[in-house]
Amino acid sequence: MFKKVLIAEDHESTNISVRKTLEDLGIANKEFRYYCDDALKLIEIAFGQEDSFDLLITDLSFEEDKNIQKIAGGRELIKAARQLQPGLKVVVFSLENSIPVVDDLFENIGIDAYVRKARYDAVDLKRAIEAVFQNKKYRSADLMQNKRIENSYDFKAFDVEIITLLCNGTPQKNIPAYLQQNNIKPSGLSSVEKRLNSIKTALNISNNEQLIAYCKDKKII
Amino acid sequence: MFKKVLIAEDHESTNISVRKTLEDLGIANKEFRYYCDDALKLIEIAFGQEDSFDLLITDLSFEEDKNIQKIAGGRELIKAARQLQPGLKVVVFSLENSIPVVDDLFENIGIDAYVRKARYDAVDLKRAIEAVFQNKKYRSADLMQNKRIENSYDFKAFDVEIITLLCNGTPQKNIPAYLQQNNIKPSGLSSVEKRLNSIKTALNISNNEQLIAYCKDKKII
DNA sequence: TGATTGATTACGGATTCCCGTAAGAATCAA
DNA sequence: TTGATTCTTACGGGAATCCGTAATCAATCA
Repeated sequence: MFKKVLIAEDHESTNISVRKTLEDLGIANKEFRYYCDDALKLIEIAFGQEDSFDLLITDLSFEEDKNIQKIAGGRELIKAARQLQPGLKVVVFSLENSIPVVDDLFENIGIDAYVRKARYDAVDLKRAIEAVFQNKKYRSADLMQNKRIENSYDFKAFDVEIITLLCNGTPQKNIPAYLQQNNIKPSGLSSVEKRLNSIKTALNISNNEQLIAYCKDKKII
Repeated sequence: MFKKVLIAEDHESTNISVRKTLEDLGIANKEFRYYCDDALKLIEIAFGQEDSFDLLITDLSFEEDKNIQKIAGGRELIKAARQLQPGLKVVVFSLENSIPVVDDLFENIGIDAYVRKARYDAVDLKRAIEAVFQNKKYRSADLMQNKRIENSYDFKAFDVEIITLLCNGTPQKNIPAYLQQNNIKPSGLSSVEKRLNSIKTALNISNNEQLIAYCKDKKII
């Protein structure tokens, strides 16, 4: 089993139970940090002393507080850690349940496992750690399949941009001016209208208000 | 200290660390359930055997899965439990960080403590339990701030009604018809327009999209 | 080069929304 | 009942939107 594990997790209660899970797996040598910067520092120190960690278990989102952090979240933490120590195994343990976000972590960051905080997350985490120790990849069962249920729509950056503008109170007719100022590719009012229309058609949504509600519910904005 | 405590929390990892917190407080007689229905059933059984719980620690949101539940969330669970056993002490332990939501729990449900899942939530929870045991109310420090600081608006049932209709895709001009069908007091289109306008003016909001975003963020709908 | 295709934009009419004004109910007091 | 106040509704002009059509632009390829 892993010899030395670091937990990066801001919630104390979650932190505690992850430690307990590690104990159940017989891992005695473990550290935990509540902030990303602290976690990275520890990784660097251990690496410098040639006593490096061989597993990092980290959350994705860390709440901001008075302690201003250079590293804002788990994704950046993993990137920084891997830059120093490319062989470091990484298990992400987070509430995030968006498939694209998880896909990104596997494809672009090369994480070894993703465990979603959910009903049976402790046993799930245990399984993940065991799988990673055997050089396997792991992801929680309910994030395996493409959740392409029914009418779905793949929101592009442009879509998010214009919807965000609407949410900030920008009138639709003023959006082109903003887009031009920021050198965003299609900037015509017609393009904005067309895009909004195709989104609404794809999702069977009838007005802008319903669209905003949908995006808020799905955490798209 | 409390003699018998029930934990209603769907996340296994959180559940584990709440149990550990109770152990630290010297509470040996504790039960835990992952579903609201199971939790209520246990409360009923214990009450029937005259061995009732004297503290309930519960989450607010429970994820839906194959196990269809009659009781969907913590708020309903507390209401049902209190109906049976009015003296039951209740500590809510949740991610929710919206002040109005927490205010509602204290004012309309009469919970005894609210602990937000955050960085130092384990010690926070411990403090809350100790406070409640001394018949005090408790809420996490970062949720203390006075309710009506900024420009705020007191949403009435009517406001929520029409905003909800918009979110369901109802065109504004069709809202009067719906209101008449349901015998809701002002039903004229002008009244709807005026009301939306006064809300937006009060909150310094410029269009319906921004209003929906605001209401979603504040959990008004 | 010239042609084709697709994306972007411009335009215009129909609809809806916004908002001020005034007319119409309802409530209450004198 | 009368008058006053408030709430509700009706109306209308101007603005914004929706949406289809057509023109323009960009890129690729024969």
